[in-house]
Amino acid sequence: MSIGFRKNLSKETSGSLGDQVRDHLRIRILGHEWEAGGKIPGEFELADQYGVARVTIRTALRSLETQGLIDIRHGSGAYIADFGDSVRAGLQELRSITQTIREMGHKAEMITRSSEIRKATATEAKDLQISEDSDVLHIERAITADGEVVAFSYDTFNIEELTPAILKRISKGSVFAALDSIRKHPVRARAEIHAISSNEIGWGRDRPRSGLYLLLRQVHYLRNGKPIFTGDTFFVEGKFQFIIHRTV
Amino acid sequence: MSIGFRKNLSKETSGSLGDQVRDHLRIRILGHEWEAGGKIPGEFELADQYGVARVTIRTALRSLETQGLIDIRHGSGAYIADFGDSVRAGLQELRSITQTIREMGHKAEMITRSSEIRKATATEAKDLQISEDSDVLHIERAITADGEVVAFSYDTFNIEELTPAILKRISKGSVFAALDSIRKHPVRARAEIHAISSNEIGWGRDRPRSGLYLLLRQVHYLRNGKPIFTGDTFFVEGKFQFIIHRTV
DNA sequence: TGCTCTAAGTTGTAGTACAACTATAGAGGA
DNA sequence: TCCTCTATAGTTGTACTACAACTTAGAGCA
Repeated sequence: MSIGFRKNLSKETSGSLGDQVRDHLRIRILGHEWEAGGKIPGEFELADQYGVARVTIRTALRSLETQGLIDIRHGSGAYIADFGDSVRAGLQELRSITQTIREMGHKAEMITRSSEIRKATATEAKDLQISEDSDVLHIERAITADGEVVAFSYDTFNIEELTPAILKRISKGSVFAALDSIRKHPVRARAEIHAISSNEIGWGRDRPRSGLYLLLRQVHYLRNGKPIFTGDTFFVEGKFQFIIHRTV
Repeated sequence: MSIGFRKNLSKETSGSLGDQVRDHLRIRILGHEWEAGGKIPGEFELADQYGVARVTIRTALRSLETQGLIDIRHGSGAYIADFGDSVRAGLQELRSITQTIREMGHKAEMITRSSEIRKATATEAKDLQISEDSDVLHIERAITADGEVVAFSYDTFNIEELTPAILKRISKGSVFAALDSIRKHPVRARAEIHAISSNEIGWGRDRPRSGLYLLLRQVHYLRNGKPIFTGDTFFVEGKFQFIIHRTV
C-alpha cells in the first residue's frame, strides 16, 4: 500500500500530501475501521502504511484532532472520538449538502425555483468584495431528501470568477461539483447561524407549516482568499441534524 | 522574547508547546495585530520569536488554519482570514460563554434558578456513560450580558468525577473556571444545533416574548475521553451572534 | 510599455535524534 | 494472595537539518 497510495490518491484528491492523508484517514474513521474510543495505529506505523514521513502523518492527525474526530494523548496514542453516525453532517466540514444527504443513504434532489443574472445588492457586493453595480447570478432552490423538502437556499455568485458554461452548470446541478470541475471549489466558508420563524421563506405545497428554520448565512472563499459565492440556506427544523465538534 | 515566552506562558497556559504557541498566536490575531487579509510573519521568524523549532510553529499554524483563523498558502505565507469582530463567538471554539461575553466588552452574570442533586434521566445516563441510578448535579441558570438575558442553560454534571467542594463552586460561578482549577476542564464537546420556538423555556420577567431560541445540546468530554457534563443551552435569537468557520 | 526569465523567499516533505510521557509487566514486600 | 513500586518498552512531542515545490517580485530585454 505504501507507494501505491501516493500514486492512486494524488489523482482523485487535491491539496498537499498531508491533506490527502487526512482525507483518507477521515474516510477510514467514518467507515468505522476502528471502534469508538479505540486506538488507531501509531504514527510510525501509519507513516509506513502511507509511505510518507512521520511529519506528514502528524500534520494529518493534528488536523483530525482539531476537527474533533480523534483525541491525541501524549505517550499513549490517538483514539477515535466518541461520536454518532451523524458526524457525517458535521457543520464545520465544508461540503455539498446534496452529497451529504446521499452519503447518509437518501435520494437528494434540487428543485430550481428561479435563476437570474442581476445587479448585486449592497450586502452581496460587500460580502463578495465587488462593486455594487456588478452583475451576479442569483439562484433560489429547494433541496429535497427522498422527495421531502429539507432546505431552501438563496445563493448569489460572483460571476467575474466564472465562465458562462460553468454558470449554466451551477444553475442546473450541484454547486460544488461544478466549481470542482474548474478547480475553483471553496476551501473555507464563514457562516452565521440563526433561528428563524417565518412563513415567507419556503414555497410550494411542501412548505412546512411550522415556519421554523435554522438559517446558515454563508460566504464561501477560494484558496486565494477571494469570495466566490454567498447565500442563505434555510434548513427545516428537525429534518436535518447538525453536529458540531468544539475544541479548545 | 525568545526564552522569556516559554518561561512566562508555561505557567498560565496548559498543553504542549505547540498548543501554547497556538493560543498565544490566536490572542495576537484576535487582537488585530495584523489586519484582515494581511500576512503574518514567516515560520522561520515565528520560530525565532517564540524560541521554538519550526516544527512547533507549523503545528500551531495548522491548527489555526483548521479553525479558520488563517489561510496558509504554499510558497507564499500565512494570511489572516477575513472575519468580523464576531469571531470571538466562534462556535467551534470551546470556551466559557461568560468569558466570551466579557471579552466582547460586556458585563456577564449568571443567575441560578435551581441547583439540585438527583437521579440521572435515561438520556443523561447515556450521554454521561453512567448507570441510570447514579446521582447527578442539575443546574438551571440564566446568562446575562449587561443585565439582559441572552441564554438559559440546563446543565447536568457527572458527580463521580468531582468533589463536593467543586460541585459547590460550579453551582455558584463559572463552570469552566471551576473545572479548570482541578485540571478537569473539558477539551472537546459534541453539540447538536436546533431552532426552537417555545414559551416553556425561559423564566422571569426578562423572558423573551418571541420564544425563539437557538438550542445547543452538548456533551463535554475530558482529555481522557470521559464525559464530564451535558446540557442544553437556549440562546435568545438575536442576542448572541454565532459564527462558524467551515473548512474542507 | 509589456513580456520573459531569474532569483529570492516561503511553505511542504523527509529523515534522524532525543525528550517527555504513558501503560504494562514483573519484582518485591506485606 | 494481594498490593505497591519499579523498570522497561512503546508512543507522542520537540528539535535540527536538508531539500523539494511553489509564489512573488524585480531585473532585464524587446
